[in-house]
Amino acid sequence: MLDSQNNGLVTRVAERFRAMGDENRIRILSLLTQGPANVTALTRELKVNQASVSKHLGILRQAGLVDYERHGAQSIYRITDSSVENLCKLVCDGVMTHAQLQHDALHGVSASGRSVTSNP
Amino acid sequence: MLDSQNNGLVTRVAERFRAMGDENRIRILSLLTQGPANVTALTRELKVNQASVSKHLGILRQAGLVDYERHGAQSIYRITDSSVENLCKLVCDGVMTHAQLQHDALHGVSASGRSVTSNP
DNA sequence: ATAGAATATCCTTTTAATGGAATATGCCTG
DNA sequence: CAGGCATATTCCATTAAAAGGATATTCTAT
Repeated sequence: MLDSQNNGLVTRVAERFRAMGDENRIRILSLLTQGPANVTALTRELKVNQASVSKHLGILRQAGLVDYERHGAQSIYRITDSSVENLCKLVCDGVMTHAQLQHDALHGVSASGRSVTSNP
Repeated sequence: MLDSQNNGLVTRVAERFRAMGDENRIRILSLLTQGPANVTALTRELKVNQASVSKHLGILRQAGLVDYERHGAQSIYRITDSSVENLCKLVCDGVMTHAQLQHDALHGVSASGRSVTSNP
């Protein structure tokens, strides 16, 4: 899929993942799944100031994850397309099953064929 | 989905995305989609040394993206589950359509209802 | 027991990301 | 046009991440 040729694509993919690899940006994306919002509204929900939110939005925008539209003095941001939401969902699911597996492992639930993962 | 309560989950999700937000790790995951491999085999394919590969594998492992199994002196790594591959695919698709949209925008293809994205 | 291969870890340097404060820009209203 | 609000940008300090080299550890084979 990502052969050694394909360098630009790898860069873009990594950039996109990196953009989603920050708690505040995950929260922003999560808020935007409920509908478009402007910067002050987003700032109100997060524990960082307006400048940070604006910067995070810039990163998300450059990664192609969000879009914005100017309405007078405001910038209304929204998620670009539904694949981003799928992405969030997929990772959430993965994280939860991973957490479940770790929990099981710690409490000795028989792992039926799973291999060693840690604590050697 | 990710309400303000849900703090641990946000952390884990961000960690997982961050783990995928590095070119070398994307390449490692891509190689592993072709089947399990040991550290030296992976090192041979990448442009970084063995220590780095080992460290990257550690990060992927901690994020629950890969698994390993000891075979004598070797560690055979593999992708934990198929959702990770889906994730890769989803992002690749997203990146490509994003690239296509940018290309279209630059060349004036009518965007039929799309809003402003950059170059204000 | 020794030599050598495979892997993980420690240490150091360099580079990138983050957050806050202050500042600039653009837009609306009076 | 002046004042005020919403947003973006710059600067700075702090912190986190990455890479390479050297070294330790674990296994295999002689």
